[in-house]
Amino acid sequence: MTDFAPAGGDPAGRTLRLLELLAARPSWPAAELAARLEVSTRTVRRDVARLQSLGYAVESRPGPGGHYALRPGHRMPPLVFQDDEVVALVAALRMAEGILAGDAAHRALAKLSQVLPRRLRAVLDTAAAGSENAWGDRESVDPSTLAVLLRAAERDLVLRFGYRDRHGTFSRRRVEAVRCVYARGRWYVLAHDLDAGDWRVFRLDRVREPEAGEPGSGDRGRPAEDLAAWLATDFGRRPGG
Amino acid sequence: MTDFAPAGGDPAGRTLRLLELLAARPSWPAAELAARLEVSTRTVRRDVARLQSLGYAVESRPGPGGHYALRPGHRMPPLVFQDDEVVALVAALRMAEGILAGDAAHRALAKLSQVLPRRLRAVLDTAAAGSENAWGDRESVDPSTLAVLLRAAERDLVLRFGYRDRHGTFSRRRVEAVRCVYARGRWYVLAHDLDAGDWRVFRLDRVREPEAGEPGSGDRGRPAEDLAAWLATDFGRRPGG
DNA sequence: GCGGATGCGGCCGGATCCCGTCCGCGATTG
DNA sequence: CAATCGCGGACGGGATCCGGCCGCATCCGC
Repeated sequence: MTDFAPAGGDPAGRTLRLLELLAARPSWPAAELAARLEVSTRTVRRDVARLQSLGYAVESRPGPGGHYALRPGHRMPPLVFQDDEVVALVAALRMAEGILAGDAAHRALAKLSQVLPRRLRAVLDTAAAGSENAWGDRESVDPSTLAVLLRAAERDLVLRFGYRDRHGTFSRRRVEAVRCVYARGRWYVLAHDLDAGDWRVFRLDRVREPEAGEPGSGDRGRPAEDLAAWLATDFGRRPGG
Repeated sequence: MTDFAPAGGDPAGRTLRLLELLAARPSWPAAELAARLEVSTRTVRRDVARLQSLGYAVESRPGPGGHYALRPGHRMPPLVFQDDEVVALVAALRMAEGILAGDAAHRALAKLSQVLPRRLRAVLDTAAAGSENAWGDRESVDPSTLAVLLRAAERDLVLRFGYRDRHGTFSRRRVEAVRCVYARGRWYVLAHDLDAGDWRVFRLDRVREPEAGEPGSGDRGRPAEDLAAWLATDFGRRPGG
């Protein structure tokens, strides 16, 4: 006996089937979905809510002719990349995988390949199979950490985190982030240390549990007039205050 | 907005994530899947059975080295990007842009951003706006060069190219490419030099006008038994013959 | 060929949740 | 304005889920 009813009364399987249905047709009235899935419309509503909470953009329209539909962005049209764009993406992934913790980049590329036309998918697979990262023993950065810092940098948010400096000393920091910078094979965050009252550069692989807070003053100038030039030349001279 | 682990304890979401994991990597041992999904291996088995009963070709192998694998070529439900995946893509691009010539990676990301749902596009744009590459003065590699070498490496093709070694001497090479490797912030190609009759490592930024030709003998062994370990330790000791 | 690693699936029990029903609300259409 | 359709709260009985445990099958290395 197959432990699981033929996907009939099983919420997980049914939700997956609902997703497939939504992807297969532009729109569905609730009653029809309910009939297909052999549940009540109330349950369809619940399943739709579940999909939405998982990140799927399921839209609905009330009134006569009402329906559910998967927003077009999710039935991704086949992405027409140029060959060099695909190769660049694979190369970028390979360069990143020594530093980014976890396999988020891999998963992203796998999903991307799902929506590529066959020829481009072949290009992607070939490129991935012919390459390797041999720089993998570096301190790695968690993408979710990176996400918090990138967001804080873009919005000039006040940021709190724990930091272990090059001597192994642990401290808690309050800073206003300005920019996340990749340089010399590492990620750094350039920030104004609110406690030290001065500019600091922190290595991202030493940042622990960052939390973005309220917007900072934002208007405290920059460590140099020409930020780009400063980054290219002086960057990293004072790693981690 | 730290929506990284979508609905952890929910069977429907978990099954979907399982499908994504299976699609993202050739194979997984059950224990690893269980750890990722934060459930017991028993539950992983149940979820796999569910996917199979829904028609997804999940294969398994018992015994040492056992694993689960998704047979390719199967239609997949639309997969939605997670925040950390989008961030990883942006980060990878930033890391790559100091080395990849041209703007292929940027164009790819721009195209991608156009088909992303609004929220994810915001994540992508924020991440892109908050980051920078300050390692841009490196010798760069043309993605189309990379494409040729990656293809040659994957298929064991004979490769011809011009090469300018570290002394500035220019020569023409005939090699059988084995692997393109990113290490220490640079791209290299590991190859068997047909003229020198020995293994060589070439820096990709010194390769000019590569041309892939007929398949090579393919069967000439490897520079070391354990290629991965060799790459991680000895790699690059003989840069560019 | 033997032992260990790994996957398979049955079984159980308790905690969880799921689902159908009922209902009033809001949005849209004509 | 009235009908249609989606929305979501409340509720209670019952199905499901999950972890743990078992013995079994399969595959690999020794």
